[in-house]
Amino acid sequence: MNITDRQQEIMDTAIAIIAEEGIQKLTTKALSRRIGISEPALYRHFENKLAILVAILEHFSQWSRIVLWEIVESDRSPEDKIRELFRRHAVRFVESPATSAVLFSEEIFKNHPELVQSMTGIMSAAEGFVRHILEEGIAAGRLRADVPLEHLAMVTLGALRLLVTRWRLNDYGFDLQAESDRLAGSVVAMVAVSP
Amino acid sequence: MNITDRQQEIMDTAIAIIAEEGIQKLTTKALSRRIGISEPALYRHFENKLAILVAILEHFSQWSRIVLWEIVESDRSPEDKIRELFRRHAVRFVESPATSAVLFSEEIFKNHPELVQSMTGIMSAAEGFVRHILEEGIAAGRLRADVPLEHLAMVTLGALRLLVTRWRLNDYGFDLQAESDRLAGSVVAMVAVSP
Amino acid sequence: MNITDRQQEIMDTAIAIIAEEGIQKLTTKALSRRIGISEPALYRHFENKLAILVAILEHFSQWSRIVLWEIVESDRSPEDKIRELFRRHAVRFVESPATSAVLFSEEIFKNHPELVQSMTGIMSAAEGFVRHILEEGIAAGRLRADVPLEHLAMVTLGALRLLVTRWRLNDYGFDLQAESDRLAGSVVAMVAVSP
Amino acid sequence: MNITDRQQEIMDTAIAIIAEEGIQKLTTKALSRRIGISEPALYRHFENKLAILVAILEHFSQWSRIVLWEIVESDRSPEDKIRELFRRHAVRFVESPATSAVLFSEEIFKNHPELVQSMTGIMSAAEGFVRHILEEGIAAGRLRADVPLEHLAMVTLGALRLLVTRWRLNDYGFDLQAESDRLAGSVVAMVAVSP
DNA sequence: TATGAATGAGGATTCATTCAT
DNA sequence: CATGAATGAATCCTCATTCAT
Repeated sequence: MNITDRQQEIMDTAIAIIAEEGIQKLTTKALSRRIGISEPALYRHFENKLAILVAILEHFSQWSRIVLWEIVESDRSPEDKIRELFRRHAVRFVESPATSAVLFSEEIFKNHPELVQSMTGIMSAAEGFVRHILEEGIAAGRLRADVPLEHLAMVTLGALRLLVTRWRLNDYGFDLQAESDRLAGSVVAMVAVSP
Repeated sequence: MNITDRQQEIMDTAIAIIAEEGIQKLTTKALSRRIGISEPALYRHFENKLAILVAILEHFSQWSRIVLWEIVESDRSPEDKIRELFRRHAVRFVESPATSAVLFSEEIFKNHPELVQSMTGIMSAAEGFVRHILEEGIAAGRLRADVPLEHLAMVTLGALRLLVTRWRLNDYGFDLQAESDRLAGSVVAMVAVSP
Repeated sequence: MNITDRQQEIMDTAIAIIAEEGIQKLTTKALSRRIGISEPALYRHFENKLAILVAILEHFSQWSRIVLWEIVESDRSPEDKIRELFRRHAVRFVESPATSAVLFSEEIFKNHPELVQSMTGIMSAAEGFVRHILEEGIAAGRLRADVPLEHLAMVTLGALRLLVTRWRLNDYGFDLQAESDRLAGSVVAMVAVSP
Repeated sequence: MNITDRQQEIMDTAIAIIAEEGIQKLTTKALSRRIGISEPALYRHFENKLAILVAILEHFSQWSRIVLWEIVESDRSPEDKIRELFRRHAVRFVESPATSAVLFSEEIFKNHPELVQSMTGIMSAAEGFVRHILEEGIAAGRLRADVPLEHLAMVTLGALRLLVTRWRLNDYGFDLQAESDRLAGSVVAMVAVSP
């Protein structure tokens, strides 16, 4: 499953289109025109338009797993791990804003089972890692135990998602990095045991 | 801006299609066929396909304002108001699952400024009401003041959104009502001052 | 299943194209252009390109059944019925040469089960009627009994088909009517008991 | 016109595809994939896709000429020669069912004059040989003279063609060999002078 | 108030073929 | 002898919308 240069270019361009104009504008014509090749040429590199999206999701999925794993495995405190979770995602989204468009727009994929599956996979992986961090924190007595673990996770991820969604609807118009750091602080405060 | 019966029927059917098959399947053909009228007939009642969506959003916007206003104005405690916020939304979404599809899929409207505006209006209205409730709670010394108001709001709304999103991706497959109540409890715990 | 004027026009034009240029040239573009309408217009009248072909086959199927029934029911001698079978088909093919292109080119439909079914239906109906005629003739002692009924039918239909096929490959370049009459005479001679 | 191994492989594979999926599925892509080479590679061995079909027809043409010549030259009785004609063809078609698909689907080639010519050549060669056999039989007083020679030929070949066509539409689902033998018997009976 | 007929623009995809390597 | 990359032309089909009736 190695990705050729052309494939990467196609994926990047697709991501760019999604970021700038939304998924609805991601047509084979727009895609090929922007790359500077013919439409049929796309089919030399991907079987389908769907396959392009799947590859993109797969790509992010890998990134996600790696990053989350690094965070989990680091010897930070649980609180720091949560802050790092926010930070790394913010960095990524700022670098490639489209990623957020793809990742947080599940609805769009509804018609395509393959995509839904990919999406769900990514989401539950993230959830799993976050739970892991939180569990650790609870065990260490640093995070609150009066609230079900799953709710801690939902609050954490929900806040992150909402922030990113607003940033996107805002046309990437504010400093996600900074806002993310601030929000992370608050989330940690709310998730931690009271001092 | 009175809505005729036919208009209501069109909106309801549109909502149904969105709920069952996703926004991408909301075509004039599908819509008219399901109602049992011809495609051009739709244009007797709405100027545009867009106008239908705007009307739907407007419709929800009104509901939203009314409900939130009732909650804010009630003489419940701030904590109860938050719980009520979750409850009323859950009730609504269970009654009309499509609403959630429309409300939480902002990405889809990206191409249509009118829709984005409608959406943003609804979102900031909700945010405003929630802030109001939280402010009140902070003033009363019942909600925590160590975290910026806006972050309290983001955590609250973010959690609610994430729950509903999962419910939707899950094909409405779990008891949103019950889960929502449980989550509300946890959110309240995290948002309130420690006992 | 009443056929509108437009539908008939589409069918006729499709038949014409098939006759003149072969089935491979029957594209939605060619069809619409020749009628003088847009491609999408076709889809107002038929769900599919396939549906057009099915309608054509169905149309012929009806004609076939009626004609064959008339022949079978008439009070001609079995020999005359066979001659009439040849004659009526020749008349029809001369009137609408395309019919023969459609009817005797089964291979073309191979990919589409619906069409194969239609075709097979027509073929076996014809076979049935012919057998009926032959049976009658055998019972009356006028047709030979030393050869299995099915073989009499195959020889009869096979000869007719081959004649028409040649006429078609010959670009309709000889007098099918006359040749058909002559061939019918010979077939009758071979199928009848020797004098 | 020597055929290389690769060319033979390409022809065989083309024949296989035609047999299994019909001529319409014979695409350069399908062909190359099935052989395990790239599409352009085909063009090293044949100038055209058309050239492949021409070669196939040519190939069969040679076989046809040889076989028919052998039959004509043998010292069988005319009746036996007809039976042998059926038998040899049946053997060949059973060995390579695609041959029948190619041979009896003239319609498909309509657009390509080269192919039509090949086809017509084959057909008239066959017709010629058959006439030769029949003539011989008539001269010997064993075959009927009350019917024009050409009609004897048409009945003979028409019956054979129809049998094979049915076998093909039937997805090669019955024992062509046996049926062919039976049919040959009947045809001989009808073509011979009455005892 | 409704519709039957039509359409321009665009959708994803397939095809046989070419060319530089 | 082979291929990876590319393509122009074409394929069937869908969409939101319009217009005369």
